[in-house]
Amino acid sequence: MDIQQLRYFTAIAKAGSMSRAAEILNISQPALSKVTKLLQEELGVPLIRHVGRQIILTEHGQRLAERSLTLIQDFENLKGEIENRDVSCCKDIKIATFEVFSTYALDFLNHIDWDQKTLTLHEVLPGELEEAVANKKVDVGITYMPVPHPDLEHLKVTSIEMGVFSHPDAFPDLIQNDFPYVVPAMPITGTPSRVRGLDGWPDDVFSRKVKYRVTLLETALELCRQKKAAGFFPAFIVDLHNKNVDKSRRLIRRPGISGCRLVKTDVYIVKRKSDVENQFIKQLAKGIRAVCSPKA
Amino acid sequence: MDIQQLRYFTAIAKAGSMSRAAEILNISQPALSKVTKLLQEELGVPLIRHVGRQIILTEHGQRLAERSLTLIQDFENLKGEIENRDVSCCKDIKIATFEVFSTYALDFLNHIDWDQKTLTLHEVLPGELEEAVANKKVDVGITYMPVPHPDLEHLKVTSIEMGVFSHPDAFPDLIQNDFPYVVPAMPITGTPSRVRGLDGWPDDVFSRKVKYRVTLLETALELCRQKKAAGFFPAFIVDLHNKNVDKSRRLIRRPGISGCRLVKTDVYIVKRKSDVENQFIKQLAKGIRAVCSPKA
DNA sequence: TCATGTTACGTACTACGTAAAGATT
DNA sequence: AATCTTTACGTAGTACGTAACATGA
Repeated sequence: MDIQQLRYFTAIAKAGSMSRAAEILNISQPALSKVTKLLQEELGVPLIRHVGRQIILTEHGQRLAERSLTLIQDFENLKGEIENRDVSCCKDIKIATFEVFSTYALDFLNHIDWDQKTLTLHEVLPGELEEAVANKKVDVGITYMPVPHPDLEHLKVTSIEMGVFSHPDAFPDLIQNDFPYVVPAMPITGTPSRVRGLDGWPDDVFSRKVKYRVTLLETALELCRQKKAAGFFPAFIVDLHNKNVDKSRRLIRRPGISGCRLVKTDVYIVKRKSDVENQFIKQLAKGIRAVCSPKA
Repeated sequence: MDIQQLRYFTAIAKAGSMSRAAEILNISQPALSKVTKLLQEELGVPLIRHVGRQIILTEHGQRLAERSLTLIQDFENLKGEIENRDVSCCKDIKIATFEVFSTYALDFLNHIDWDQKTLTLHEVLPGELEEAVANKKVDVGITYMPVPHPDLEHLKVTSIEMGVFSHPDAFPDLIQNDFPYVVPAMPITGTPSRVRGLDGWPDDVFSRKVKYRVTLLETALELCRQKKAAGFFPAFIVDLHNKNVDKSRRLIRRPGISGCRLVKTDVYIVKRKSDVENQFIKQLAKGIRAVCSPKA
């Protein structure tokens, strides 16, 4: 038995249903069910009873829920009392990200304890990101295109799957490398039509035709929705995007050629070497993992 | 932060030293050190300070230790209040084991919460063990020589390493299969000198000479100590044995031949199918793993 | 050099996920 | 059929182990 189990159980007691509680707790229903079962086994006492498809608390369950409530309160109070509340922690947290980790992916913020903190978010480009962290303009960065820097370290957080996406009806006759691509508009280092992509496309291995260069991810997606272009995006971004738009505007992955079907890229948190890896960074990492992995 | 971490930290506060606290808590010092570091990171506050090779609590540390104490008390009280205290749980726990899991290996009892319980331990032979569990003469059995039974299930707990052991000076000229073996005295199914061993020796593969048959493990060990015999024992038993006896009487593993050098055998908890796998069984399993694995 | 604490790294357990199968209205 | 829960099983994160290293008496 630990505090977590008590938290879960009181959530069930409050919600009056496992599925609702699981929803509130942001975990899956089976997980919650299992934890509850374990708790009952450990205590050796039934806590909930099933009546039809309702659940009701037994006498023991009611007593546990009641008493847990105050215990959890005490626990949180103690934590709050000791926890560092000085400037360095109550400050305004400043994060620099790729636009990719903004907009659709903002859910990672929900995994962070914002109590006493405020947020500033800067959407920037790869090079700028490292610079901003090094210059202390921001506290941390999130990127999948790391640029090495002597004062910084890149903590690998997870890896994401990249893919070529377009509207299903677009370019039925073309192969992947001949799609008219939309890419991030910026540091162009190649020819006008063959660029080293800022989106992580392996240009050193496969060349592609670039037709559009845009600043905003949303613009790129819109071009794809209009069947004007294809893009090289993280798969989880397109998944999130597809959940937001009308069925007719959803994008699909285009099967690649030349073994380029599935590309995995690492995602990093960028921090100054002089900063310790604190609780906030851990929460941030957890949040990023949760958003990037196709689980929920 | 969870209750466990608070328990660990108060232990440090009470003991005044990490190593002593680790000893009391039955965990390794590095583990405790790490947990403490994590706790400080999470809270963002130093809790202990190193002064020479002493540690002293900071102001925060003192407050946390004090407050934790009552919180832990409350937690335990709540647990105790809900926990099942009726006959079925306050009863006398009856366990049947091989002698192997008795005597030297009794440490597994320390992993069980004996609060409100008493223990009866029966040292029995393989067949008897299953019978005793099935007849409800005992609650569970521990064995590495399972005998299938329709009403019972064998839960695999861990695996142990078996080996041939003798006094280092004994039988320098003989190879393993020609040692005069001491084996458990009982259900003999082979010839007088070639038996199907009750100790798990793979007689179907390798024959051996049996010179002594004894009832008690301790007697077998004594014969080995006197250089009169060799035995096929679980390695962890011999390790524990060697810690208890004088240097001159310690046994060593004899290198085997014919690929029989390292034999692993599974250890099982035997329970009735009709019984649920409760907290007690989990603790028991944990204890057995702790004793059998050469870790501490 | 011993006592004490930390870092590095391996392993095994556990938490939680998805998928699929009961149960109840 | 739709809703709610449990079972089965896979994976990733964490807890704790040992070994090796650092440091003060």
